[in-house]
Amino acid sequence: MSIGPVGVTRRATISDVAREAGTGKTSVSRYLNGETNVLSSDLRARIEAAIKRLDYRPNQMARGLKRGRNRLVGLLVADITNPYTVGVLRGAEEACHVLGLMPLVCNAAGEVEMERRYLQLMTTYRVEGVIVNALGVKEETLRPVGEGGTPAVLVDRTIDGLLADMVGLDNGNAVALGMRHLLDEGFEDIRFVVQPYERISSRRLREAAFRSTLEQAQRERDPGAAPLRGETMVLDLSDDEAVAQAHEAVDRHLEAASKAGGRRVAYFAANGPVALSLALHLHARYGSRWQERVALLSIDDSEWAELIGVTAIRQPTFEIGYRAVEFLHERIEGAVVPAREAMLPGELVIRRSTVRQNEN
Amino acid sequence: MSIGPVGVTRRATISDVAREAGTGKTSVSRYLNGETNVLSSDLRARIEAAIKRLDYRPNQMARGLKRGRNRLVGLLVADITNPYTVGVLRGAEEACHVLGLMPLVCNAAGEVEMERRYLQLMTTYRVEGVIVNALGVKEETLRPVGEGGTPAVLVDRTIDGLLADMVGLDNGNAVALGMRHLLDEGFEDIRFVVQPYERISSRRLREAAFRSTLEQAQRERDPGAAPLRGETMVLDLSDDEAVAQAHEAVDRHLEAASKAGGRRVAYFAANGPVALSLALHLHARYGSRWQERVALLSIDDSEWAELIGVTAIRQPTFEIGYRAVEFLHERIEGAVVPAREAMLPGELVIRRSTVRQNEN
DNA sequence: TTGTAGGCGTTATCAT
DNA sequence: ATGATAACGCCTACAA
Repeated sequence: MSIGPVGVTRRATISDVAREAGTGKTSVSRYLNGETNVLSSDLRARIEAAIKRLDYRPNQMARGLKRGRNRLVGLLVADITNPYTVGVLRGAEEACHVLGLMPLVCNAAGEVEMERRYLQLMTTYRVEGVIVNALGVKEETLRPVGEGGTPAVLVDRTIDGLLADMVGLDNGNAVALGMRHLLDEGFEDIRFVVQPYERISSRRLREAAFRSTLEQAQRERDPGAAPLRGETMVLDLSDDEAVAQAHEAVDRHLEAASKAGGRRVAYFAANGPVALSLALHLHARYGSRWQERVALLSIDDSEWAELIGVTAIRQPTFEIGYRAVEFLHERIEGAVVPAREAMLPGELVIRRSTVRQNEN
Repeated sequence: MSIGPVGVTRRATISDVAREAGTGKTSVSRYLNGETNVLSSDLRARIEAAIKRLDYRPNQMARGLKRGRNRLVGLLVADITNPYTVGVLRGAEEACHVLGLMPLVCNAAGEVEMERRYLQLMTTYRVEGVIVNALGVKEETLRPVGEGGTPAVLVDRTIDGLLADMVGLDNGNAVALGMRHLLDEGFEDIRFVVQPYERISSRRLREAAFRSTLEQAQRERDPGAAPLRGETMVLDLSDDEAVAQAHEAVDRHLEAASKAGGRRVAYFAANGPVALSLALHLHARYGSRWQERVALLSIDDSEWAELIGVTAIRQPTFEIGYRAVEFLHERIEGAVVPAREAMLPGELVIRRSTVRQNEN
C-alpha cells in the first residue's frame, strides 16, 4: 500500500496540495509548470514535500479544459491486424513520447462505420490532431489544411478532396525496384495482385507503376525476344467468394503457364495481406514445395516472408509513423504551410523465392 | 467544407447552442443526457436544430471533470509487436465499444520504464480503470482490489502481491493438450523452450505444467519402454548473445539425437515469439525442409504457423481481451467482489509438423 | 417545463 | 515573491 490516505482514496487536487503546503493554489500551479525561479526555495521545498506526501498528480483533463490543449492526438488505423499498421503505430508512439503527446489509438477493424464513429469520438475528447490511415472516410469528416479545424495527417493514402499532410511509401519507386529485380532474374510472366484499388490511392499508384514499368521494359526489350506477359489481378480479401475465385484463376494461370513451357512466372503482391492470401493458397494447393513452381514477391516484409524465403520490399513503417507525428506536431504548434507529402523509400530484401539457384 | 462558421473555427460550446436555440444551458444539457421527456417538443426541436447548425459536440473532458468519470480506460500492453497482444487488443476494443468506453492504448514496447511512465500518464488522464499486460510493474504502482484506487484487470500474468482480477489462458490445460498430442504421436524426446520464467506467472505455470505432465506420462509408461526424455530450455529473446547460444544448444541436441538413433524429437515453444525464433534458426540451419528433422509445437497460433504447417495451441485472444474489459467495467460500475480469475481454454490445431505422414 | 447559480481542477489575470 | 479570483465547458441542485 502506498503512502497517503487510506480507504476510499479521492485523488488529491491542487487545493489539497496548497493547503498541505500552507500556501495558495497559484504557487502550486507555478511549481507544476516549472516557473520555479519565481518561488522562494523554502516554498518550493514545502510544495515538493506536500506533493510527494499526497501522491498528487495534476489532472490533465482540468488542465486541458483551461488551457485548451490536452496533448491528446488520435491515431486512427484501418486494421491493427496488419503488421504494416503495427509498425506505423510503433513509430508514431515513439514520436508522441518524445514530443510529449499522448496517443489515443483507435482501430477501425476494417469497418468504415467504426472509422467514422471513432473520428467523432476523438473530436469529442478534443484531440489536438489526428493521424489517419483511412479506410473510407469522406473529406467532409475531416477539415482541409488551413481551415482551422483539427489538424490531420494522412498515412499511406490520400482522401479525395482533402488537402492534408501525408506520409507513406514511395510507391512508384518501390514497385520499380521489385519489377527490375524480377526482370533481371528472367521472369517473363508477371502477375500483379492487388486489392480493389479504385478508391485507395496507394493501391492505385502501385498498380499504375506496375503497368508503366512493364510497358517500359517491353519497349526496351530485345526485338527478337518473346514479349513479356503481365497482368493485374484484383483480390478482394473482404469477400470470401471472390478470394476463392481469384485463387482458382491463379491455378488456371499456373497450369497454362506450365503447359506452355518453361516461362518463369512470378506473382507480385501489392501488400502483405495479399501476399499472405496467395502464399496460403499456394501452400494448400501445391504443398510445401510450392515455391519451386511460382515465385512470389511482396510489398511489405514480414516474419513469414523471412521464414519461408520470400522476397519482399520492406516499408519503413516505423519511420512513416514517426514522420506523421512530426508533421502533426508542427501543425499543432501552429505551422501554416501548404500540405506536404513525405514519400519514404522501400527496401528490396532479396530471398530465395525469386532467385535461380538450387534448393537449399 | 462543412456547415458552420468559417475561418478559425472555435468549437461550439453548450452556451453557444443555448444562445442559438434561445434557451438556457440546462435544457441543452438535459437534451444531451437524454432527459428528453422533460422537454417540450418545441424546445427539443430548437435545440436539435441548433446543435446541427453549429456542429456541436459535447466536450468529454469538461463532462468528465464535472461528473468524475470520463469513460477512458487504459490498455497497457507489453509489446504490440506480438500477435497475442493484437488479438487481446481487438477483443478489448470491441468490448469497450459495446460498453461505451474509450480505450487508451499504450505500448510499453518491452521496456519496463515505459510501462511505469505510461501507467503514470494514464492516471494523469484519470482513466477509470486499466487493463495491464504487465512487463515488470511492481505492486506499489497499482492498487489492490478494493483499495479504492483505479480498478485494474491483469491479462495473461499476475503481479506479485497484487490482488486483482485476471484473465488469461488456462496454462495447465493448454500444455497438457500439447503434451498429450506429442506423446500420442510417439515423440520421446521433448524440449520445452521458454523465456526466462521466474518473474512471469504464465511462463512459470507453463513450465511447471510441462514438467508435471512429463513426469506423469513417465509413470504411466510401459515399464519396458525406453524412458522419456524431456528438458526445459530457457531462451532470452532480449539478449542476442543468449539467443545465439541457445540456438547452438539446439543444434547440438539435434546432432546428438540423430546420432543416437531414431528417437523422434520435438520442440515445444512456450509462446509465439519463442516459436518464431526457433523456426527462423532451424530454417537458416537446416534449410526449408527442416521440419523433416524436428517437430515444432507452439503455444500461440499465427499466420506463419499455418503457412508452414506447424502445430499450435490457439489462445482465445479476442475473448481474453473482451472478458478483461467486462471485468473492468463491473469494477468501474462499483462491483465489490473478491478478485476473480478467468482461465480460458486453448485449442489444439494439429498440422503437418507433428504427425507422421508422407511429405505432401 | 425551464432557468439560475455554483463547482469540478486547472491556469491566467491582476493585485499585493 | 505570493495569493485571491475569474474563467474553461459542463452538470446538477435548487428555484421558479
